[in-house]
Amino acid sequence: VPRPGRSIRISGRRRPTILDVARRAGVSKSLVSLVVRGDDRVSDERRQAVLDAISDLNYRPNAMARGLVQRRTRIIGVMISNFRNPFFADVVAGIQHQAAERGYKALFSTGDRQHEAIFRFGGTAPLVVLNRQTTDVASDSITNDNHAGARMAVEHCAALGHRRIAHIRGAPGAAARERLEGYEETMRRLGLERHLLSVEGGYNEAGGSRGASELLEHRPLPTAVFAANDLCAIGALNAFEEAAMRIPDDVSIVGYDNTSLAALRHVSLTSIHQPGEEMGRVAVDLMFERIHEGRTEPRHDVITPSLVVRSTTAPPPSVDVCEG
Amino acid sequence: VPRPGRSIRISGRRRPTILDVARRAGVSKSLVSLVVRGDDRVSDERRQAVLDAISDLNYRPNAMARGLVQRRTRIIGVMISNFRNPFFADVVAGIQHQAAERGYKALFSTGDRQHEAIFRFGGTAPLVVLNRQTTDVASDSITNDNHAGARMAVEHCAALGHRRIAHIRGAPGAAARERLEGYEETMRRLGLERHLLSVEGGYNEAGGSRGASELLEHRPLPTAVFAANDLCAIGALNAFEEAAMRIPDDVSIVGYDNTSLAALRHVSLTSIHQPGEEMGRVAVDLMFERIHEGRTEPRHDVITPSLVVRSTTAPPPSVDVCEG
DNA sequence: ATGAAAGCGCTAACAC
DNA sequence: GTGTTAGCGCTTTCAT
Repeated sequence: VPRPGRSIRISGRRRPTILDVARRAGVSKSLVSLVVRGDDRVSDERRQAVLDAISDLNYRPNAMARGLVQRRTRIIGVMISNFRNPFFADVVAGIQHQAAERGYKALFSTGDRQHEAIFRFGGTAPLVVLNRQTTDVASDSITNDNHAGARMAVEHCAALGHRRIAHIRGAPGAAARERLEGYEETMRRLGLERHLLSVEGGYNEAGGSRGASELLEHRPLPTAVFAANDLCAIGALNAFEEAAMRIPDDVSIVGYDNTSLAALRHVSLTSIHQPGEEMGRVAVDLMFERIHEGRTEPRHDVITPSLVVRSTTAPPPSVDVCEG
Repeated sequence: VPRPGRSIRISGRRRPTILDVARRAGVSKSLVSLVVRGDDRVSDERRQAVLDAISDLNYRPNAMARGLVQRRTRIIGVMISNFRNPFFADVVAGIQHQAAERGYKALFSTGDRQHEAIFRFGGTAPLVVLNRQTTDVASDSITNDNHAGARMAVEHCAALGHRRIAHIRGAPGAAARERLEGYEETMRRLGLERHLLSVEGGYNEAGGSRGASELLEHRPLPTAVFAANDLCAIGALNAFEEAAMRIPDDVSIVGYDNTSLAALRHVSLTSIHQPGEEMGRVAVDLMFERIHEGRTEPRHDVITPSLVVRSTTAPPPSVDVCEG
């Protein structure tokens, strides 16, 4: 860790303080403070003098000093586990928008092993956890209903006439478990328990590819595949195409998350939409309930996903429709 | 804007300060400060007492108070124009990694109309601008060499035997202009000036689609297309496929940025790699030169991109090779 | 090895 | 309307 000089001066002189402004305008610090904060009980004359001094000196209030005395920064800190996941781009947009709406700023951070630290953080400031299992009583959470999403995927395929609907599982974790459970429950409820077939996969392209390869060795072949997420679905799609199977003529594929990937016309993947923006907005709302409305009991909101039908799902090959 | 209570208390009591710790440990504030900062001139006995008090009270130093007195936060602020662009995910990773390496944290922010504010910011703290034209003498910049990237794209196609190499332009701006210039210069240098053909497009899928549609009306058809970026290339790819043209048999396509999209096997797009991670790392390095090494004269680094060949480029249809 | 005290830049309570 | 003053929580001389 480098040891810098005591203060960082770019232009050679220190940043002007409220006192510099006050002196130049010939008024007191308090008056400058009032003007800066837009208080109207200042004479026009003095206000103008202060404004001039501010622009002359290029004065900008020190956010740390202000935060220190106000004990409030109007900043929401956000820890993003993976900026590469386009789902989080939506969440970021939702948080950013809703925070701005309420006069707050959002600051985003990322880091590998800092996640446990976050949980210990609960109790110090309002904490909302998104799409992670939380039992921490000091935090709120907002998750998507993976059971419901899986159900929608399976029901969509079944409604098209599919019976041999397989599932490529996500990497071990709560989400993968719930999606698997949703898949299995729905298959049973629809009387398709003898067609239950799930294989290992993962939340990435390679995992989907591997899962599809495994499915390709199964006889009879499934006619529809519910993949762990969009990337997994795209990996599966590729593997099927390399095996000379046509999508959706020979096999239908459903993804999960409905990321921007799925919406690409070249991909045009039917997917379960997880409303990232909405989840981000709700997360901010949950914070505000604690900050401004005095809520103290935890809330664990569950958002219902929705089905977006595109071009990777269609009725099964005709021989399969009648088969039973 | 809501008006909260004066301080935010989650657990009902205020956050412990260094004074609370000092009292509980029976020492002075200074000693607590020394322990917290890992200074070794503290007796083991007292150190342990302080450590115990800290963990009993769950004390965490107030970053604002510390920043105020030290005039230094060890935080790098990063403004990202668009989190949806996967290129920036790479930049974020690079910045995050290099900052952490040097004992700093990176905080990311996004916002629509805040960009001008950023430029006025120069002079207050070290400012590095990434992939934007800057003449601001108070800031450093790091850009990728768009001329070189375009040259690589065209040369790659030409080496495969293409002559009718067209270009779909990006949205108006410095990058689009430079890529266009690079395209035109290289075509001329290769003696292909009579095959110069560029059409309007944009940095998104729809723009690429539109550009490709326009190219499809041109006779003779181009056999290779250099697109403004990956998304644009994918839009073009889709439009060509819908016009029953095969990629790369009938037409080759080169993208720009080499985002994760291009690497999807289902897409497998030949692209110009812009090293986002490296650019992020270098950006941090540039800041540190100003912070810790006293550099004051501006630096404007240019990174050379590279060609990544995948499956969307191949020699032109045989009839075209001989044509001249 | 430890403590007292000044002060970072700002806001807000209070006095006038 | 305006100025004075007392901190916010911390680091950092400077004594001891």
